[in-house]
Amino acid sequence: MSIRIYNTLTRRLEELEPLVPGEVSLYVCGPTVYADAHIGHTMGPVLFDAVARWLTARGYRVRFVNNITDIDDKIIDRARASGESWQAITQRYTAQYLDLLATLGVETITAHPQCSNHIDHMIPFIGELVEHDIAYRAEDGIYFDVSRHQGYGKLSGRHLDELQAGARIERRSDLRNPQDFCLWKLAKPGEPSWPSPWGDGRPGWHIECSVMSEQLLGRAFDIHGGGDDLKFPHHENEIAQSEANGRPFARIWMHTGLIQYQGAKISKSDPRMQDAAFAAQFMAKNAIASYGGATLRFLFLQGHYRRPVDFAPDSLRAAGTAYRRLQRLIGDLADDDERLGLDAILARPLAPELAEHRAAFCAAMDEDFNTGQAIARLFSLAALARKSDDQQAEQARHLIRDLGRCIGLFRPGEQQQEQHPDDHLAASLMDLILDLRAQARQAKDYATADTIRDRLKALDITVTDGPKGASWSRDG
RNA sequence: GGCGCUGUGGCGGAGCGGCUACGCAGCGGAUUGCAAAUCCGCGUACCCCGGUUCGAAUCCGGGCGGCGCCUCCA
Repeated sequence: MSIRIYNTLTRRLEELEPLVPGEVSLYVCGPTVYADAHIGHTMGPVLFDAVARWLTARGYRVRFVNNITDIDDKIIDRARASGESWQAITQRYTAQYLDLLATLGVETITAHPQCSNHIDHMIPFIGELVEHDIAYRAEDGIYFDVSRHQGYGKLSGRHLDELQAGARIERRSDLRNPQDFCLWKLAKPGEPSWPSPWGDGRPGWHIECSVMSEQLLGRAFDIHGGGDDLKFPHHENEIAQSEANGRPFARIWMHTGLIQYQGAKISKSDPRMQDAAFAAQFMAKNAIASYGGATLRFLFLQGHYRRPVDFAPDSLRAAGTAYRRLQRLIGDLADDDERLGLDAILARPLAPELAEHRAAFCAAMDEDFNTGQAIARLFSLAALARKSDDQQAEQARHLIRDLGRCIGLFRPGEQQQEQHPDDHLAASLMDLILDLRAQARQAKDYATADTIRDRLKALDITVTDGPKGASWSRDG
């Protein structure tokens, strides 16, 4: 068994050979916390959570770092506009972000370092660069001289001369190269700042990832991940800083596809985002409220992590329907919080057709984490479970649950969480309503029973009559 | 303009040299007080044009289209 990963840096599938046998170190860029998180912020963590879960299932110990950028011009602007302190803003949105990840079942992240806690590691890092004349003082801060790093552009396939030819970059007489980037930004009056040998100021955007990854994972680590839009300049600059400073840095780079809407990416600067109602549909909290965290997670995992995901209501609904069918099939097996390693799952003796799907699921995951193909096998197992005899059906149901859990599906309690969104009043009222309906049915007053069901349906609540009485669920 | 990705059935979305992907929707049937849920059955798709091959959605060349990055972004 070996795991192959598409390395953006080499543009090839490469076998995962961790620096430390049996351990995988993973760093994934997280959000800048100054506003409500959008679904794109949550997709990366979900995707990499599935990666981490799979590696864990495969027996690796995974260290997974996901940073929080809590110092940034936009945060400062926001604080100034609202009158709040920047800390109040970042604390609020950091808490929201972590809460969203929990709702989406992201459980594998081992550290969420915050930029503001690592300034004292950044200063010596920048100091080293200055010492070697790789970084220099410009008018408003310390800048990295990109010409001092030979491989600059290797990740994004760019050459400095081409970049220079582009007219997009503002020319500044105090910079050595137009694409030099800021490592330390000197503070203007009233801005939050930290002392440094070059004057009070704050770190530039890129430096935190180079420094915090080193702090938490070491100078060399296995995988660096992030959204495709970070490839340039963010990741390119991270590489430049770290390598120019004698760090080997990341071996494998993984980039995730981006959220799209009607075939195109929605950028922060998209004019439509000015419309509050338009922007609201991309807020993670709203998407979760409408469709549920598990459905959102399932949607992300149905495709391949490198491909963009079109965020359309129809896709969400289809994903919700499909996922609920699997949940129903598994039924109360999902209540059990049993989490098996792959060895245990593979050791279980099975009928050949079940074993074939099990093997295909694993092969799909081993080959660049093809969750979409893996999930297809779950549906094939579901079909078998429905037509097999009791014993084999039971095996298939267990297998669906256990394999699914290797990528974060079928988490214990997730159905309750979604069906009764921590509203005890709603749950009690539903009990009351269903009791009355059961009485009506007992009295063969089907007209009343149907009216109750139809009116609940209009509220997106589905009532299901079963042998043990009626149950209800909220439709995505 | 540069770099990269991509074009699959109504929709979403894998596959990337030969075998039903899969899901959603739809249609027919079974079951059901009616529904829901569940079950059974049904679609033979790969942008265009050349080429390679016994065989191509899958490889190569050309064309046309879409998307991303090159400014903020996960």
